[in-house]
Amino acid sequence: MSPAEGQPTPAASGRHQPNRRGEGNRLRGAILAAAAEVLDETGNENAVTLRAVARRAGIAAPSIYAHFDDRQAILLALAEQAFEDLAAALSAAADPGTAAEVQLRATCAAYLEHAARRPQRYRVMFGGLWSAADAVAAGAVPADAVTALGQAALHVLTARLQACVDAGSSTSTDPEVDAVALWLGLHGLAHQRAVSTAFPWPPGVADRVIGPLAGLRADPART
Amino acid sequence: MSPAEGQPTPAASGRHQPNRRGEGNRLRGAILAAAAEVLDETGNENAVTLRAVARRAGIAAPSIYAHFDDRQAILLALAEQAFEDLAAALSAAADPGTAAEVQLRATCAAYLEHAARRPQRYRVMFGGLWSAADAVAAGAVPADAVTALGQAALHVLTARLQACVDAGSSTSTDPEVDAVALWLGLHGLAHQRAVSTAFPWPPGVADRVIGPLAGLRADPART
DNA sequence: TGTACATCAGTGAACGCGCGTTCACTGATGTAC
DNA sequence: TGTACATCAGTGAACGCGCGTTCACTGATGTAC
Repeated sequence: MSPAEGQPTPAASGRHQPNRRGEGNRLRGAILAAAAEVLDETGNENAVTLRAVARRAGIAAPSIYAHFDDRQAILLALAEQAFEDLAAALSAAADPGTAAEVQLRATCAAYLEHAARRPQRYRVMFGGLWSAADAVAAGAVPADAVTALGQAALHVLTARLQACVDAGSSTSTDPEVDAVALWLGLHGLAHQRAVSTAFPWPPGVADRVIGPLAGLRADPART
Repeated sequence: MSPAEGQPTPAASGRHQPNRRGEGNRLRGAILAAAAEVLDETGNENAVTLRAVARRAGIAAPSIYAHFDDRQAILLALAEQAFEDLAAALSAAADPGTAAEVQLRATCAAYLEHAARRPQRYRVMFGGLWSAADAVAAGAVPADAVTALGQAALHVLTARLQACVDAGSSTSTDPEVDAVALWLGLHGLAHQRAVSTAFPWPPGVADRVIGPLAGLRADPART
């Protein structure tokens, strides 16, 4: 690699400092972080190339192969991490001391906030391109694994909705299905906001989605 | 609908048969149709390359430049057409002789069916990649135009929801905003179905999304 | 203690590929005189 | 009427580029004896 070729090489000049023996896995995390940065900045999963990631991480492109089988594996790992982050954010969203409805609303707010904070990553993680037909057909991405990714987040939503039903603050007669419906509404809102920032979103539209789908009787946040 | 009803000229017969004088624009439709085919088959907007489209249309790649400025223009035209198709499908969906609620439900069903019939095109049209940051920044895709694309479809939905309110079959207090909420729910469902076919969709989840968001009192389709 | 060697972490050059795009062109068709 | 010419619709070859991936390698670090 030419160290100073006029390119915006972010890493230190010269050769990459190798990790200590036994710490080679640290580079895996650095690669993933670099890939996330490239994605967030470009908003384009096609820009997440092996070479772009390597440039960002300050390493040589072939070094990636020690940690990922191929390019597809990076995208998949990125999506997996994003789903884990989402599930963790939802789990941590609600204050256990508060009413069930408050907890559910906090969970929904956390979902939307999570997506809004990293719109490009959200778009890709649910965009389906990394799990497109050819990838699944090639066996690179097992279809079941893809489906399983979102289940943890959905379970949090289901549990909080069930709690609302138990507390009598939701009229849902089938929390299992209604949690899916609620999730779909959240997804539609989060995804569309990530895609089309120019759309004149009516204020309070989130409440107009969440309230009805969750079967909440009234909306304390709306006057 | 597609401008060119006939199949694109197959490449088997050798050189592409030129259109007659003054009918050069017919190739534009053929190019668009070819691009749509490539997209539907691969499920990957990256596969819609100038060369792939040209191969499919049975023409030489440079011939495209007579009809489109560049690759981005093809993607944009594809999305525009998809949005027009959607709006047309929604407009034509309802039987004017039926009750407002029946018309609204038919419109929602048409939306979901439209997306289900061409999942890849739906994914791309709302996927946001063709309108990603770099494309808008480069001036190739004006952000306002992108936003405007979906307005026609939304207006159909708004009108039908308003009719339900007028007829007393919807409890919506703000049809303008609730139409957006309903649209977001439809989009979440349609998009997620296009992306993750393996997800075990609960039966009737569509009604669980549509009914509450539209403020419909009961669901005649659910027993 | 020194030293030979295995292992680890990562590199640089090179490959073949498909891509978007430019260029000068070809052949058919219509039109002016 | 014939003929010269303009226009149209589209082509084939070539360009430079970034890409994913392979390959043989380098230098540092740990380990056995």
